[in-house]
Amino acid sequence: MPELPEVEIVCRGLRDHLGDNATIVSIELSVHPLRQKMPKKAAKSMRGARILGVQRRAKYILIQTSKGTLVSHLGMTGSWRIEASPVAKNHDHVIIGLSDGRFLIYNDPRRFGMFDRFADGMIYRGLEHLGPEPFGDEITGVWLRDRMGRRQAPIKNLLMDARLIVGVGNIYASEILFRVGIRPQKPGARISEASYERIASAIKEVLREAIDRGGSSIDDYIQVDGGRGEFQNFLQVYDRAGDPCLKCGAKIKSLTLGGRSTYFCPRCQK
DNA sequence: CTCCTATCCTGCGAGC
DNA sequence: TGCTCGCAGGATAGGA
Repeated sequence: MPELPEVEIVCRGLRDHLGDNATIVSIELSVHPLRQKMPKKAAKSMRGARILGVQRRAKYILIQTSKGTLVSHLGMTGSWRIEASPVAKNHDHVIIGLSDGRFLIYNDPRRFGMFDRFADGMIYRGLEHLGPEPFGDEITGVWLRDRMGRRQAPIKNLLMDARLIVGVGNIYASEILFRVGIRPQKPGARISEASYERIASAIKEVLREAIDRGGSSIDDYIQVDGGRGEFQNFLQVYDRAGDPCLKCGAKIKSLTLGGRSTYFCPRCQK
């Protein structure tokens, strides 16, 4: 489910629903491990923490509190939801009780996600090596070419490498490359600066459009209130193997790159 | 360094 | 209908 647009929508949902004066009265953890999960002791110590704000960094959700920062990653199947009462569902792993009686609940069937707390001044190790956010003015064709232009790896893999630039996942990588007419398997070193310029623009455009449409809900709902995104209805190539290209009518093809399914139009993309 | 593979885990759809 | 198989939006360790 979650790439950058989906995580951004979740962050906005959390902000909207938590408001300004949310206070944590309890954090209950399931017995099942996530990729990383806060210790029980830390959960206990969060009692009384005021929630000060919600930020996104790459695909991580950062919840600032008066007792440190809560870091959440949704992995493949994670979701946060707000409940007026503690309605438990299968695969609920974190249940945060709020002082107004509501519950903020993290659910994650595959448990690839993470949830931990970091004291002020501490940082989650996974955040340290991350490249810049994609929307900044410094992300230009020249910037991309400087980092990808000598690499032999497929451009799609490079776009998805969070050490270079964050936020582009498997769905949007295919969509971005369709938009600029470049085959996903093309090595970074064989792409011109002009093409990198178009890629830089397409990254921003596609992610922005996806955010504006509430993200892509492929399987699970993503929004905090249970609502679904709409961008899945605007995907041009992802999961459309065998279907006609919406631009030229040729059959969309699929292949595997970096172990991930990849989609492209053999006529529109060179 | 760079590139690629396997792995964590459950659920679901395709195919028989 | 019920079974098995393969695959799924991410991140990371480890090998070549």
